Amino acid sequence: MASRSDAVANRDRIVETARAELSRSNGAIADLKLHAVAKAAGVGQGTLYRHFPTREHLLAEVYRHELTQLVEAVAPLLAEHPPLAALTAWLDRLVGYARVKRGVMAAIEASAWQDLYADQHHRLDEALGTLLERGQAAGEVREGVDAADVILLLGALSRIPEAEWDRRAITVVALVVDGLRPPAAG
Amino acid sequence: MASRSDAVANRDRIVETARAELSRSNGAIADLKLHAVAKAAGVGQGTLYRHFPTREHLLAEVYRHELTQLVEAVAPLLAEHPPLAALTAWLDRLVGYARVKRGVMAAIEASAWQDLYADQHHRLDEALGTLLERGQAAGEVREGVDAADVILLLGALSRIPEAEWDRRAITVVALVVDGLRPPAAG
DNA sequence: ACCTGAACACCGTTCAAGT
DNA sequence: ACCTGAACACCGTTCAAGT
Repeated sequence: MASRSDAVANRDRIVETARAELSRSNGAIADLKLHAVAKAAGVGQGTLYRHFPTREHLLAEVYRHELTQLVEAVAPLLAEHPPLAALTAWLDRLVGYARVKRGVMAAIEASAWQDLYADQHHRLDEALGTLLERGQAAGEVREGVDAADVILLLGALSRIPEAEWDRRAITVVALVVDGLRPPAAG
Repeated sequence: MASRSDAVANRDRIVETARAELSRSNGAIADLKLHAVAKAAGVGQGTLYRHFPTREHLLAEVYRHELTQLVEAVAPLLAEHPPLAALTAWLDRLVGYARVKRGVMAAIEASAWQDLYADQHHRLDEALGTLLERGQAAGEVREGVDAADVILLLGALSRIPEAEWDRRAITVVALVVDGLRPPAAG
């Protein structure tokens, strides 16, 4: 038992250290050195690697709370708004998160095309998928678009330079939302 | 003179080797090893580095022709079509290129936010910018969008998994084009 | 079972020595 | 001037040895 609680503590310490390291560098994903995380967390590299086989696994864990909150925000928004309005509200929330923690976008992107972190990502995919399906059923969203398409486009957010974030994030979201509307029948 | 022509030959050989290497790995940017390129090109690493200070510089050179063709395609399209139709045609062309050489998208993305390769990229930025401005003047494109916004969104193309390219590239382009239309005044 | 940390592999980058 | 290629730095990954 002692060893198991050690393992849990190590894991937590690693995640916490990574979070701290990321916020020091303002969430620049590529700047997270696994060597440095292991050292700062006071564990061997092997331990870090055992808990998180890839940097993405670690990132997914670091941003797990944020992602969960985003996923859980979908249902209430859908209950209160028409689908596309709910999507807009949800994206505003995402942009708000991402302004403070740019890494959230990287976590979303990273998890988007990997089956690894299936739990987290499938839930995001499902939540976004539900939004889109409701929108399609209501005729507010064009056919033939799925959550993966939207995640691909939202990846644009993670490549906006810091200094231009406020200006461009709004534009990107507006373009995506309006792009999702059914094309005019003309 | 002899040494200068050697330098030119070396440079060409490097670019040619990189192009070959990239097409072997189907344009997977990250798989391009500079060490390997130098070796295969028969030059020292220092020579490669002297000609191309970063991997992006090398990529920009490898895809220079393609980018030039894309840039030069804009004016004729604008002469023949209304702005948004011209943009659509241009994007179709881009997608056609990218299907064969996925690296073109990477080159566009890479050059998008760096001043380094100013010549190539500024021209792309300008060409796209002209398209958008014409569209805005004609009331076909919403205000407040610039070429950088569009390039950011088109980055989605470079992250489409090979197997899904045909399906998703069309969707992405359609979403971007329709997103660019002026929002309904309601 | 879990951990440590030296060691390996890889790759971008530099630079002293050559021509 | 330009080139070579050994060497360095960095970092992800592995693994023998420890507890």
